[in-house]
Amino acid sequence: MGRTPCCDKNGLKKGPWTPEEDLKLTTYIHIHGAGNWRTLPKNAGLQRCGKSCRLRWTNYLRPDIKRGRFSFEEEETIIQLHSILGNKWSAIAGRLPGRTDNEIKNYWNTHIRKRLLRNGIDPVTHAPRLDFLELSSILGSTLCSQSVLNVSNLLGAQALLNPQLLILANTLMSLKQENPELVLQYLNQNQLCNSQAPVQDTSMINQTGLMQATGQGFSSNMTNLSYPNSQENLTSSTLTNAFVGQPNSTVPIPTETSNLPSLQDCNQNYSFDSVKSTPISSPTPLHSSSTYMNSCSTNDEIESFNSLFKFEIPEGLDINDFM
DNA sequence: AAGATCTGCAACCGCATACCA
DNA sequence: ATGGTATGCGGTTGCAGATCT
Repeated sequence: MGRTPCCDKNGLKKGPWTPEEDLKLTTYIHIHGAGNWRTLPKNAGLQRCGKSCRLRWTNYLRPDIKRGRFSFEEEETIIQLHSILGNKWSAIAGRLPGRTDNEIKNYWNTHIRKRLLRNGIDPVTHAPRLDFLELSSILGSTLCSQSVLNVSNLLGAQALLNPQLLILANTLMSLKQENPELVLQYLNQNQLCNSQAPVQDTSMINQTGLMQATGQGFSSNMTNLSYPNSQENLTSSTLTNAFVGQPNSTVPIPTETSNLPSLQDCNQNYSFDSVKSTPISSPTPLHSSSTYMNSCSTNDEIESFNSLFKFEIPEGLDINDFM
């Protein structure tokens, strides 16, 4: 019953392949073709197990293998596909002609993964590694101390991820430095302070409140996040534009509050029903391509950031193809 | 110059699934 | 239907070369 054993591992060679072994294997496969790895080593005169031969052929000797540095486009594709497929290296390799799963896996672990980590992105979930508190403290250092901001007025019960609100937070932070009075005016107009105590000092804007308004769900499930009005799917690219913007991540500073979006607009332009109940700790789905960040320390990182985020899921890419 | 440490990559290991008798 | 092997895949390891101290 069943098949005979693949190979007797006793006495078989392991470790790096010699040029002679490579030549034997290549010659044999050129004549007889690849396959039947169980008998191949014996027939080719190799003291290797079939598994080792298959690996050597598929990862190194195959003539259609493209060797050398990964191109920018290939790198983009890998990141893109990894955000969809996760560590399905063979599936990713299937979309990168001439590259092996092993090569892609190695490149991911040695290059891409490290860069994502350096840039504050979780390479597993493709979401920012910053949690609420960290992000809050970052904003807090900019926006200050007292708890005066009325969070419920900001978003009510739907205080979740909202690109416009992130932009607004960024804008307010920038604006606060440029024109504090304008910020006061805006906050009071939008009733973002306790009615009993209108904001009189921008140093009293509470970072946690603003974070809850702008950043809640930052690392949460973003599946099905869409623009309900335009029916446009929220791609990583649109997120990039929303969150990262230009390399310096600055938002044009308005000269009057009418140039700022109203919070009601921010609240109404996005649908969060699909994500609002998702806990922060829940795993991000593999097909979430949402990677974004709003600060960079060096030009190098800024550059890599831009390159990382400015991609579009190809139109022809169907998730069902990978399932 | 030499030793220590880091980095990149080829190869191996073990598991899951497909396949066969 | 079942038991066993072949194959494919992802994670891990080990080594050689590069870089740092």
